[in-house]
Amino acid sequence: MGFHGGDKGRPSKKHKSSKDDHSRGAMAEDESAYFGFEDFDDDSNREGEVKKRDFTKLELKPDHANRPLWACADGRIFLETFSPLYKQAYDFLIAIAEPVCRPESMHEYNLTPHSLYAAVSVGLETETIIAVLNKLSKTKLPKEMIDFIHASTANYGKVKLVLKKNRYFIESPFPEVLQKLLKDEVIGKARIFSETSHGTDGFMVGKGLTEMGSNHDGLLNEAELAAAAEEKETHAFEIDPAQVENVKQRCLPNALNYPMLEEYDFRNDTVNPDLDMELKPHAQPRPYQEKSLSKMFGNGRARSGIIVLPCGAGKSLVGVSAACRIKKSCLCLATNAVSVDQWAFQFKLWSTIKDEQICRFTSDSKERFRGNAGVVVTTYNMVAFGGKRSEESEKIIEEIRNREWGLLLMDEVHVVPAHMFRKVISLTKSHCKLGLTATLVREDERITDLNFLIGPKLYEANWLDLVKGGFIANVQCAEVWCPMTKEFFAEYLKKENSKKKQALYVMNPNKFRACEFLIQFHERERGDKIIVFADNLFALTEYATKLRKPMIYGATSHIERTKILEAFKTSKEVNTIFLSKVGRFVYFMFY
DNA sequence: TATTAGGGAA
DNA sequence: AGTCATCCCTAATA
Repeated sequence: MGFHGGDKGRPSKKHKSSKDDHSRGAMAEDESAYFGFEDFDDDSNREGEVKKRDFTKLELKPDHANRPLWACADGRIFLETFSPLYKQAYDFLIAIAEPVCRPESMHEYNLTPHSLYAAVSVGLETETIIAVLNKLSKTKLPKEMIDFIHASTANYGKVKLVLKKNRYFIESPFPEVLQKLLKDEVIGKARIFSETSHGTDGFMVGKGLTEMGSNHDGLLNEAELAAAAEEKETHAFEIDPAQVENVKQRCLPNALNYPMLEEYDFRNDTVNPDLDMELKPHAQPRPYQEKSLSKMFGNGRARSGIIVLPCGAGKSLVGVSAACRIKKSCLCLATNAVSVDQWAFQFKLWSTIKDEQICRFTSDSKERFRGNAGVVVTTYNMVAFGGKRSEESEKIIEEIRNREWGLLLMDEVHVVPAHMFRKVISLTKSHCKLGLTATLVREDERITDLNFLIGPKLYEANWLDLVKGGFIANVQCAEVWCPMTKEFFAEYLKKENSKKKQALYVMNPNKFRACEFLIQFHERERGDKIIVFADNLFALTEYATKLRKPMIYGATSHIERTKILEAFKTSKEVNTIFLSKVGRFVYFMFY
């Protein structure tokens, strides 16, 4: 019965050589530790690392006390959270670097190729990144860091994939880059020659939109504004919609290295019908929700990407707000039926959408929507399902596949298998994809897949800041180690018991007594409500029955669940419940 | 019409 | 490899 909480950041394992696709993701992140020196052999690598951890050469600026950052040659950045510049510095760092660890006084961040890609994709330019870093840093920026930023961002943000009037265009301010891309066989073949306006090099020429979000103050936003100040001429060519996935692939860092930004120019989309839907007046986004949205809509178009907010911070308001700004049909995907109900409820709660314009589509709730635009809430499973379908589903799924969705809203993006995304994304046509999640730490460590399948991380809130701001509850985490009893430990050590090990340690009598004590203490001394989680069913059943407490696990029926939860919420008699993994899906009951 | 059980899938 | 939880479907009840 463990509890993993807090903001631990990513595991920092270092795989040296792995061939399969999975660990490429892990590699990409680990690269940051080597700071782009991955080709060195082990020895020189270690040397390099030692050299970069030698900070004696860092030059302190005379007014260093007023600046909040330490920027190290190995790509690590430390932020003093007690600085008066903390807020601005945080906003900036979260845009350009990966948070590694964020305890109270000092944060650690890492510059990675990917974090810089994300930075560029929300509108920051290379020189701005360097200038602002330099402004905030106590020391002169190490040359290695400047070089790394240049190298990582050189190609990023130069090419965009834009869907206009249902046609896909590859767009860039640099015609020579487009020429380069077209030399690639896949991209060259994917090109569609259109009869309309040609420039000298056969590209279509237009003006790029550079409208910025409004409510801005502080450092980052100065930077953002500077970055977007000039309006650029853009060049473009059209590609075959069926080849979009392949073209995107060719542009990734492991191939041509011109990763494409995906943006939806929804205001100029006259082909897809508008959906009449506004936020209700009582829907007041909090500052961090507003901030996530400004990252998404910062240049007047809708960017695809991922927004990270802790549980209970109000992800759904962000999702509904995004849908309300785009005002086109929206396909909302959740992991299970309960969540589908929740989302439908949230849409009705926060927006002015009419009942007949929103429908749920699950195994036992198949609502059909009338009219030409609407919101459909369904499960990943439903869309990706490969087996035999009921007649009713067949029809609805056909509609979903044929429609052009303005927004693909993907909930709990971190728990859905990567291949599931591939399936969903290739089966549905959407102009913009927004992924919502509470954490980017995935069990399969395939987070980089998400980055390229959905888009870069647009915003990540700091859990502790939200606690301080009173937006989410404070949490204390304590670990209680329970020594095994002699008898159990003796059995535990026996070779022939290797398969019973888990059973032995979860049933350790000392642990049971500790659990019993904690429950009693919190019930009697403090009058708390208590949830006990266990991921071992045998232990869960055993503990719950022995302590005479209700429990909920997979086999507990829907009715039974609500009954128990209702009692837990309202009755003075029921103060403790035992939950298996299902607990993850019932937390919403407590709001 | 609502609920439940059981099978297959991922 | 094994555990746990979910989804969808169908069929059988009440």
